[in-house]
Amino acid sequence: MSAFSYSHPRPSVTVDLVIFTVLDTDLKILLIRRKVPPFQGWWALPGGFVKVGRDDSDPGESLEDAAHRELEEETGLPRGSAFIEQVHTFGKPGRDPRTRVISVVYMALVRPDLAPLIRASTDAADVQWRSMKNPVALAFDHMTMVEKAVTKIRDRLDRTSIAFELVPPTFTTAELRQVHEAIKAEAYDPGNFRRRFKRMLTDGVIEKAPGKRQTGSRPASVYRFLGIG
Amino acid sequence: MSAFSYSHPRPSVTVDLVIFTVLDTDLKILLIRRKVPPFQGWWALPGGFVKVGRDDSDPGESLEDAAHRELEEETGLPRGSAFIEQVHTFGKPGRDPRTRVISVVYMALVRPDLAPLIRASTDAADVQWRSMKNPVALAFDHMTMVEKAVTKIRDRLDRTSIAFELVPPTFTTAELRQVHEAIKAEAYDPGNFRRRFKRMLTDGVIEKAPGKRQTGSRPASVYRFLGIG
DNA sequence: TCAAAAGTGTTTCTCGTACACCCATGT
DNA sequence: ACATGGGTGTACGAGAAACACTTTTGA
Repeated sequence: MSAFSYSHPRPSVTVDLVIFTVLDTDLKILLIRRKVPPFQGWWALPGGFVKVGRDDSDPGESLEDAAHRELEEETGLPRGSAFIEQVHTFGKPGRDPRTRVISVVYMALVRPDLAPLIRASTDAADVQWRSMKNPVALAFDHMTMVEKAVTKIRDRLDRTSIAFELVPPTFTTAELRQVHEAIKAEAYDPGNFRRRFKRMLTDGVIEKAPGKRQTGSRPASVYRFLGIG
Repeated sequence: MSAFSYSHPRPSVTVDLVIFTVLDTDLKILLIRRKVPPFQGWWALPGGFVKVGRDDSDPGESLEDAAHRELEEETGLPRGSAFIEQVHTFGKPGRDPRTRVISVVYMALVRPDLAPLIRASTDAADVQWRSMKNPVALAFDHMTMVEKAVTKIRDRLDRTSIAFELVPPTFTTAELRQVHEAIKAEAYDPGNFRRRFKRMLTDGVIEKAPGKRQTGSRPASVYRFLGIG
């Protein structure tokens, strides 16, 4: 193993975000339009440099902190309003034409009731919720990043409770099912999905919330996520 | 998003390896003893700096290449003799007391028939296959890295074909079962495991290889991995 | 002949899937 | 009244788990 040296050339390190939400029964990703070269005018993932710090009085930020900060800066959403998880790190030479850049990709899940609050709605030309169904070309290797993130969120869907990060605080079975359908891009049998759902009820993962919700015809019961017992 | 700048302070970036093998029905990790401070004399994961490059004629290496290079340097095994996959990236300030270091962790799977060939056998004081059963304190945040890697390999076990990366080119059902048992740290019913195994046979994932193998009593049939149809 | 591991059979239970059907409400 | 989505019932099949059993070898 090589000896430690301060003289090694060092790469730039960024954090890039794949910010998901489910709107109109559709999985969407937040993209921003680049204002500067390279890839000027292209759509890209939000992201930025990790604050590294210069000395002990300025230690810099962790990767997770950088991800949270970027999310806040890009969306205006307060901290803690989104679930964040690391996806993968990309570091191939040449992926940024300017210099060697290593990018740590995080995915963030934004609840649909918060999604309309972001700046996307005020400045739609430069920030946009984009459906996965009709993809655009993305700057750098950002399309690869998106694919990795989509694979990851699909994996997590049936193994963890992330679906609850993509519904409002109270929700109906149909709303939760639509989240699953949007992420997996396939239809679920409503009856069978309800059965899986009921198991969570008896397991104490969710509980019935007061009231009903109107979705077009017969009003549906609403539920609340409690957490994994 | 902040404008691009060459003057940002940049972190050091390393690749660290969690190298797994299964020996004596036991999941083992390759550790090296540090010869220099900090953590001098402690056990640590093998790893080193990513070659970043200085200009166009010296583009540097990708993270995967760095992982392969490190594996080769630390074990002496030829390239391509191990399965490698990225696990997670660690970047909290202070995780290395000297300067800001961001470490990309890869796991590597070494077949048990190759494991004895590594330098561990020649210089056992400084390189060692260490069982997960009686853990040692590790330098830096390497224990957290190991835990992440173990979680990942367990996840992958029933979802992918990684088990075949930890058996010789031809193997018996018992050998494959022992790999599963070592990784999951639990016993499997031999009869039931055989049934799962047989399904792979009819699915064309594996095929019968000529000959039998002696493991103490009745000789067992040997099989060969073909790949996922 | 006995221990030990290879390999088979059987039974039970759970869960996913398919699909028919009833229920409550807006139009 | 009827369309629409909420919600229930049922029947089948695949596969996990538990476990008794037979077979083939070395010692």
